[in-house]
Amino acid sequence: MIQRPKGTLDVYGTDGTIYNYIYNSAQEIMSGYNFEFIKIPTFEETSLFYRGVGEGTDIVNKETYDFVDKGERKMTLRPEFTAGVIRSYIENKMYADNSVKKLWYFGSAFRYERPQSGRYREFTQFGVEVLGVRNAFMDAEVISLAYRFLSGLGITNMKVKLNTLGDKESRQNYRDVLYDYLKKDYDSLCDTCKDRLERNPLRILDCKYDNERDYIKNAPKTLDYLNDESKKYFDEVKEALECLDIPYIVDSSLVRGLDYYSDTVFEIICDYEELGKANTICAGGRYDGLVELLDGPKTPGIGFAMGLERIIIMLKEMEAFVPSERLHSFVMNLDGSSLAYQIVDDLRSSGFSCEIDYTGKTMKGLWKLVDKYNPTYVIIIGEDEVKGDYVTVKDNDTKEEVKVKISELLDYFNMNL
RNA sequence: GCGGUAUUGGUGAAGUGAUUAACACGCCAGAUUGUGGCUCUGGUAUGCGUGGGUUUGAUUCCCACAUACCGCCCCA
Repeated sequence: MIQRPKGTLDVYGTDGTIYNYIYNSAQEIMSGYNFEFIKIPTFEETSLFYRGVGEGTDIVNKETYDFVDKGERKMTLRPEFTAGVIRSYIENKMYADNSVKKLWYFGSAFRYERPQSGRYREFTQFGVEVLGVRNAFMDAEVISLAYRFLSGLGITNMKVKLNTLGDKESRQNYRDVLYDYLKKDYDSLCDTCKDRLERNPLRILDCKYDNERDYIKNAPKTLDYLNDESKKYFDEVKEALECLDIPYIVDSSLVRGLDYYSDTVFEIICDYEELGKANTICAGGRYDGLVELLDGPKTPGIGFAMGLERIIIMLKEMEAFVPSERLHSFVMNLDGSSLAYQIVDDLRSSGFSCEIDYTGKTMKGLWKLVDKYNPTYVIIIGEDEVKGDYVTVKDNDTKEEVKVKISELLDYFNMNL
């Protein structure tokens, strides 16, 4: 038997309902915030991700799905969306009118990882990118958008972690200081951190072993090495968040794994047992150098991405209420006449959701289907009805039955909306 | 990529080196008639992830592979 590829998911049943609910909610909130939808290719030239995401990151070093196409082009299944969206922004000259571009996306991303719950090789991301503005209120708005969206879905136990990496100058400055500081204590670092020192010293602050040691706890903090501009900006972002009433905690160990971030970075985590260590459901930040890095004009940007699968796991565990439309009617076809199918077709064409049995169930089986679908109405069509040119409409809540002429059925339902 | 645990029907699962693989839910049929959700009765895995091996005999023991899950790494 052929199984699905490792780390992929069949989403159906309750999961499918929740998936759709999240997607619909995303569409709704994005139009409220006046974002434009963008759909980009599932795969791009490999070099885009090397340059965009960063040569030193694990994502491009060992987690990409690469292939060479028949034209011998090196391609990569997108491991995230930001690089592709920025490529599209530049390629389509969306910067031309000097306006602020607010884009949102939704779709699969791919990473060649060892799967676990909440961690898949193909997973779904919903995210936004805002290009062309560097303003603390925009940073706050992007964070609040993510926060409001998640709480709108019914998620409650969230924490917003916030940090700043500073601008390019502050960042480089800090990195050098930190490197020197850690280098002095190189021998007592854990093995992984020894590797990390050269590649990405910031991550050492995040290490759960070394993290516990005073030497690391006392390491220089990003905040102490910000230049005045970056410091001021961070203060403004915090102020703006307070203004929008978004609770947050500053976490100086928060560093993101992608190279392009600068200044504001944030994560929304959710403590839920089922998520285990994969409890980051949303992450993002500012990337003022990225457009330039990808050969576009100097343009500031900020965005976030969230993982649908993790949200689904949570909503399912929380047994959160996922609204769904109630089935309008179930047509009970007792004599097998084609009339029943015509009526179903008429109802559907008029916008009434409708179901009928095709498997020749017995009376009891049909009523069991009614229980399962729980429609508002049951429409009974039997011998007597066909002869008399009427149907019996049973209100499934009050159990009252009325006879309705077939020609008047649609009017009957329209009047009872 | 490294280390560990697991894999029995549609689902949750019990179980044993050897006659019919427990139980529960679900599903199907019947009691039940053109009116269901309750109850009762019966049916429902020629099969225990896949491929090998040990054995008189393997779902059970051994090996390999696959997948899921947990930890590391990393991340949404």
